[in-house]
Amino acid sequence: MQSRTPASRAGRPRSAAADAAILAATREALVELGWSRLTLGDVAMRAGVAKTTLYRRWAGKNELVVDAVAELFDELTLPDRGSLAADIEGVVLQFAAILARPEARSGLMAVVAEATRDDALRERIRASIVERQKRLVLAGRARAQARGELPPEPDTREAARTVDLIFDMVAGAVVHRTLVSAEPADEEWVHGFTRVLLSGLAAAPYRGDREAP
Amino acid sequence: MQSRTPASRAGRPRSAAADAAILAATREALVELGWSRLTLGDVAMRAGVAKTTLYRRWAGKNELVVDAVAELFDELTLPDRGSLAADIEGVVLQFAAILARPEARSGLMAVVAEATRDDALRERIRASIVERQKRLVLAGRARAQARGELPPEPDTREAARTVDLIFDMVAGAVVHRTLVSAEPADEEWVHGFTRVLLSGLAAAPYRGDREAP
Amino acid sequence: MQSRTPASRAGRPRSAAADAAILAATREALVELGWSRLTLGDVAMRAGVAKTTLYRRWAGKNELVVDAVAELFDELTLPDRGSLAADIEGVVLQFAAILARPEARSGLMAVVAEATRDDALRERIRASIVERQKRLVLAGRARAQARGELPPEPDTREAARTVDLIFDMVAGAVVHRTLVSAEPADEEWVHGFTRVLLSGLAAAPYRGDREAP
Amino acid sequence: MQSRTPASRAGRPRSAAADAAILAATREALVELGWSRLTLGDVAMRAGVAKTTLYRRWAGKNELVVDAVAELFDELTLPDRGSLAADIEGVVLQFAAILARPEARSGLMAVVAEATRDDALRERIRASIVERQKRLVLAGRARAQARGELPPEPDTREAARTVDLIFDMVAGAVVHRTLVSAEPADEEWVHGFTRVLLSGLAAAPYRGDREAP
DNA sequence: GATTAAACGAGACGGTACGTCCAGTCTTTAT
DNA sequence: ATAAAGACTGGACGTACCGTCTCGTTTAATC
Repeated sequence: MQSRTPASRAGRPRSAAADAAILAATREALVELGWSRLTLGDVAMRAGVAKTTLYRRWAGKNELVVDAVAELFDELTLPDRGSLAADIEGVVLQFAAILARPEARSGLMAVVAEATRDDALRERIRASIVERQKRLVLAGRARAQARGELPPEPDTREAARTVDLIFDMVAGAVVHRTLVSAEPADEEWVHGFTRVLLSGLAAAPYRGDREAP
Repeated sequence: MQSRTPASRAGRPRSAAADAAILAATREALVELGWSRLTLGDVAMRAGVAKTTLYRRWAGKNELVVDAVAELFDELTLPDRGSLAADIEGVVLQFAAILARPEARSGLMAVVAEATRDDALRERIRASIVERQKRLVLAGRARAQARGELPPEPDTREAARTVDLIFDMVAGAVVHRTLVSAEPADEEWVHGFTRVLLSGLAAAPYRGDREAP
Repeated sequence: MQSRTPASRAGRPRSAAADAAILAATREALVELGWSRLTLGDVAMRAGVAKTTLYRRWAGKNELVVDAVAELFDELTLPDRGSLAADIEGVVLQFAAILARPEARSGLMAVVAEATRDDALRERIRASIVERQKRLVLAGRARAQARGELPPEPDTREAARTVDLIFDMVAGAVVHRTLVSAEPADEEWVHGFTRVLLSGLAAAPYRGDREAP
Repeated sequence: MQSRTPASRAGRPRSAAADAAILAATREALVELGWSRLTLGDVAMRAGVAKTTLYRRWAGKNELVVDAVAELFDELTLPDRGSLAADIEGVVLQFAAILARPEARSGLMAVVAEATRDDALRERIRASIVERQKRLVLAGRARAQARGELPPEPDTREAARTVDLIFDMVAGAVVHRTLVSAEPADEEWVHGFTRVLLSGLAAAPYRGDREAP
């Protein structure tokens, strides 16, 4: 019943090791060359694989790099530092640390740029990076609720929008700080930023355009 | 005294019209083709200029696109809508409108991506886009002070950091919302975001790591 | 036994048809455009082949044209006209006819000019044109010996030098007549030239600097 | 008075020194770079002259190089070595010496190659090189007649054809020997060649197609 | 154990753009 | 009017990758 994976078709099966080797080679090439000088021929060579093998599994450079970068963000965890504010600071610092790595900097922005003209790519980024990491926001809220720092989920619709806003604000600010302004997102900055964010959310919970009297 | 422009040197002077034509052609090509399919040969043809002329004035695709995109942000103005919050909402909406245009989306993210591996390019972006547009934050603060909404500049050092933080938060959130999350930065969202931002700044003015008692 | 053709190496084999198409296209382009306006891009297009394919097989314009022109001279044959003098006249007329064709005129002189600065190219010309066509002189001598017109090879060393001298005199005179003086090497001229050459060789066989008493 | 050079027209007169400097620079560039890498911009720079000046006086690379090379052959003189055969050997050796110089090798063959597709250029070569140097053949014949080695001019028409034949045979053989066969035209070779040539002319004076009985 | 069919490595292929170079022209100021 | 300087259009250069293709060669599941 489990539908896909058609039992295993005849012929030689795809090498499982190749996928991992290719993604690792991609990140290595991103570190050394950056997005624009990275070539699929070079990645194939680093991975000890023929170019054909690579094209059999990914449609092109964009898709490959999304997958290679997405894996990086799976390292993120929500540390338990005792309070909502401290937990968030912890995650933001981890996020900043990943963005400080060249394979993430170079790759992430490049695929986002490509995605401005490619809906399928944008959806892939959203699914495998953005939506996937919203788990951290949800986990943070759940833990804060367990601690009694937040009330237990008032309105699902507003709550979802708040998660989105938090994610855009956190990811956006850190990315802009590190990549555009090119200043370090160090502890001092993260602390200040987190205070403003949480204070703002506490004082003015997101409510769309329905104005309070 | 001013002595610059060395009297007019020998030889045929550079065509002033060519620069404008090239930048306009670059934006046109960004709209139609996006960053990655944009070629300098194509831009030259659109501008009615030889490829050589283009290379004589810009070092490459990156530098050209930075200049072409930077001009877009000069359109931004600080509207007078009566209050700090309303003024900011107005600017953010304008900013979102620019980011909705394909020549900005495609070009801006791509050069930011390239800048992760090219210090000179990053500096060029900072100088001609980021620092240049901080004028809007400064103007907003000045007008709010004139209205009495804000006190008259407490501490220059902290004030500068606050400007940076505001810029990173505003630009970052809008960019992330529109380009990564791929949701519209419409009036509702801008209103909610601005409330959170201003409430946060009011409740917890940025002070770096020196903790309040 | 002789084991050459290394078993057939891995990868897609080179298209055999491409070589012939490229050489034919080169001659066609020589006819229409001449050496200096011939471009490799144009040749590739005429041959229905990518420029890359062309560069993969020839180092550049010079090498390509040498090969394209060399094939022309393989058309030469030694006709049997009954006597040494008549046989030679026949070959010289054929040679003049080839030099009257634009693909030969344009190409041959140009590569000779280039070869003045390129030893490898000169060697290539020598091997694939000059030495290759000395077969005609050798065949002519052999036939004349069979007829009893010439004695059977007196001294190998002098004989080789005589072949060289004959080749330089024949090829040089015809080329100079047709290309530099720009007069036709017609039957009358060829007849007169051949008489002088053969009379001279008969009267004063080449002996280097060892003077007869 | 003497018609051309209109007394001196208005404006700055052309620099007479420039022409000589340009031709010398052309030969210098031919030595260093050869024909194909020689550029007019480079020649202009070497001559300390603007590119415009160069184009004002020559139509292009071909015409310039013909003039630059033609001057080289004016160095040839007919030495008085006591006999026709010795005189001719002397001239041929001088000719071979000039062809051994890179500026002549490279330039001469290249313009001949170009001339195969350019009638005006061919005429220029004929006038300023070929016809101009036939003076040597004429002078040689005159001196031989004065010495009594040759009878005093039997038939003007045949005589002219003989001069042409001699020129084609001498120039052709030396050029082919040095540039195509790439062997030195040294004293030994020149001696052997001259003997064959003169013996042939003596035994079978050129008579076109009217056969002897 | 033999068959079979897909995956694999190698590398040639048609294309496209690159960034450079040069030809030849044009536009400026200086002589 | 000619000269020097240098920007201009136009076009070929030779290189580098792209993504596809065609080979001969594994390699596992199946028969």
